[in-house]
Amino acid sequence: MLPVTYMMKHSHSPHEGRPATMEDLARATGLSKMTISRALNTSGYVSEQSRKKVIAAARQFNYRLNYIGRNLNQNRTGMLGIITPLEGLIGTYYFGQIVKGIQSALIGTDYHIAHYDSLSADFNDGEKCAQLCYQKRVDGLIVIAPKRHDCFVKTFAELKVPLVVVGGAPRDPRTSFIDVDNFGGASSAAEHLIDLGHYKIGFVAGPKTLHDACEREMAFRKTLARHSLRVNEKWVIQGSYETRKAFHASLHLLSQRDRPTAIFASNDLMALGVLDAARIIGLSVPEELSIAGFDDIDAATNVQPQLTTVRQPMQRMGRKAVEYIMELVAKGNQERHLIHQKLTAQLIIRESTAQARKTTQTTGQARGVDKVPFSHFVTGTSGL
Amino acid sequence: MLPVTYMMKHSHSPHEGRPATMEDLARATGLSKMTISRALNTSGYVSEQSRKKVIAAARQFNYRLNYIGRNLNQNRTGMLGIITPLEGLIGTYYFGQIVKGIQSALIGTDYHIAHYDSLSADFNDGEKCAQLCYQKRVDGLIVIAPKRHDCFVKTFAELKVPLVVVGGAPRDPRTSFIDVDNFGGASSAAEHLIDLGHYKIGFVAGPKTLHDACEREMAFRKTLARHSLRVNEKWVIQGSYETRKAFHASLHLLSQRDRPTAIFASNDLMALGVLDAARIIGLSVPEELSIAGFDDIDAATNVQPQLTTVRQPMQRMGRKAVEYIMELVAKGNQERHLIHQKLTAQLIIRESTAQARKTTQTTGQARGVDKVPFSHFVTGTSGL
DNA sequence: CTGTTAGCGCCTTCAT
DNA sequence: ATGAAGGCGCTAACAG
Repeated sequence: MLPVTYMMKHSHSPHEGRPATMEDLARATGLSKMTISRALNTSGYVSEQSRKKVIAAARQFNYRLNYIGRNLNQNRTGMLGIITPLEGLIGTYYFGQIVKGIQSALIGTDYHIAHYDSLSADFNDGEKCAQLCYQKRVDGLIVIAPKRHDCFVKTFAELKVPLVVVGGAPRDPRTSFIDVDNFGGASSAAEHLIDLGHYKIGFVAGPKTLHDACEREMAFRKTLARHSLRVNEKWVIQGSYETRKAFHASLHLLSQRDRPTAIFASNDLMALGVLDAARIIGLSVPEELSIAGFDDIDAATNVQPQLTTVRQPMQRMGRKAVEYIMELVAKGNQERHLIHQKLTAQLIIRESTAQARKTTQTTGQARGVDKVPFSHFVTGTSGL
Repeated sequence: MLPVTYMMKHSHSPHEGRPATMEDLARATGLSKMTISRALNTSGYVSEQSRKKVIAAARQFNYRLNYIGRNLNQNRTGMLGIITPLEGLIGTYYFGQIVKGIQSALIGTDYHIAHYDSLSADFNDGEKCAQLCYQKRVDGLIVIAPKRHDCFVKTFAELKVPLVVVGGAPRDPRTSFIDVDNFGGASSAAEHLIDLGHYKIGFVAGPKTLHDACEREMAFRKTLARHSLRVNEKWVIQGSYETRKAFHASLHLLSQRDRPTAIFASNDLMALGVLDAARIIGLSVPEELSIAGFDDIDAATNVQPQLTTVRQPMQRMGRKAVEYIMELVAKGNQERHLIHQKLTAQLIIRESTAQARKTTQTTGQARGVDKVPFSHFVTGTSGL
């Protein structure tokens, strides 16, 4: 009786339960492993006859390429690490679109995505994340909109791993980043409102903790200043990038006697809140109130009136990040060429902004809800 | 002059730029690769002296374990595949919490998460996903709330890969799943409202395309029927699991002459919309309108009044899924023991539901907004 | 066009 | 307590 090992090594069909290897195919076809490899990868020269035999055997044994073997040979993992706050990924259009861009750029490559939570204790600083590369769990890293740059990105500068930050550009120039030009985008929105003749302009700010929110606010303020317009702090709402809070705050703001004729919300979700509030109050948009947002989320074109907003090229950021990382990985990360990109955000003018009315006098009595026919907003749900 | 290969194999320090291997450490310490391995993995016997030498050399050469090598040896990938609609993941508390549960269960294991989009053409059916296992890109798969069971989960039954569906339990019993008992949870909420003396109960439905939304609606209807209560179809709002649409529809519903005294929304986001609408209309909650939700999202305890709701053990589902998959993987997936779990959803009674008033007459004039002091809702923003 | 050799980095097995 | 041999599955490099 032959020993089991002999059986396993020399039987013509793979042992039941064990997936077939190239070696199995080699034995079955009487060819060598190399010919099998070449045939399956369509690389190098293989006779048509051999190729057919290999294909047939592969089908018969239900062969699948084992990537662990290939990866060891090629010293790569085929994994691209995405590092993002889980609580952020989940819940915002922004992160979703960036990831979507990354995914789309990965189609056709044999790269897959590994996901890590920057809020977890295991991945909350650069050193820990770099381990993923050192230990060959991933080939490169894309950090999406890190919240804390200090303990996170700073250390990356020294770690020599293929890495790029997307969104929330770090201050440290020794790290590559791809971001959107929040300042420019917000400026163009403010500029647009001013061009329309508005000079009483309100603002809905995003979370102070987020860099892009700050940039947008800064842009708003500077643009008004450049046009010698004063920012009325009573018209600046502190929002949180979400609809409800902006809605309630707007109710308050818009019911004031002295209210703005235009509002720039630093993201679309909040702009929707302003829009809802205006509808409740009975202010027609854009006739009595112009509203501009930021992001160009799906809902922006699904409301009535459609939202004037600033489009961020989120997916493009994701794609560019992949291209950059792939390039670094391909070059073995030898040339440490950094990139610092700020993609332009484009103003999209739709229906929610209009010329300021000459007649709009702030001295006019602010309309309370009681002046509005109830049907006005109850029936106005078509735009949802 | 010695050939380069000799240099590389026999120099005492690893070639510059190439990460150190155990072989490097072996040469540097004069020990064998095995001793290095044992020392670094604290497995088997190693003398204290040797261990120290190894540790020192590892530190000196900045050695990191190469997982590709280990994985090939152990025929595993250390990757757990998570398959979810990207557009879904992104955007809902639900997906986020499940993933969070998965993440937490993975801490301490050396498993990482690979993420795949079930909406992508590459992973939109069972066969394609199973390839990930066959090709050894992942060791197991967790499918989160697949939208389409037909082309997706059905095929899984035959594919013999470690797989479990979390949320959106498939009809096919040959697939393992872990889900929450939507029917039971929704029933208890409806029961609760009935117990409080309500008999005019409205409902905000979720998307018809989602299984859990259907289950909750079914439970609502059956529970009312069991108590011989008629469901007034005018009080059933077709929502989409999001706040705004529910808000606007509720404005309409609650301003009717004949309106319900209680509303059960099939998720919390929509319950918030109902709450906002009630506030606008001027109905006090819970005195004039009881509201119950489903999910127990963070906001449920951050509004005024706090929301009565049904808590889904989302994180626990994620954790259980991991435990199950790990077990399968550990056993080499030999015993194909299926699990079909429905975790109970717990009713959490808070402030948004109360005893039905005897005096609440539906014949009473529905209050229009014009009857409400404006300050009523403008100042009522504290609960946000 | 095909095969042989060798090695990726690790760990299991068996020997010492 | 340590080492030697060998193999996981694949492919580059070189021979034929």
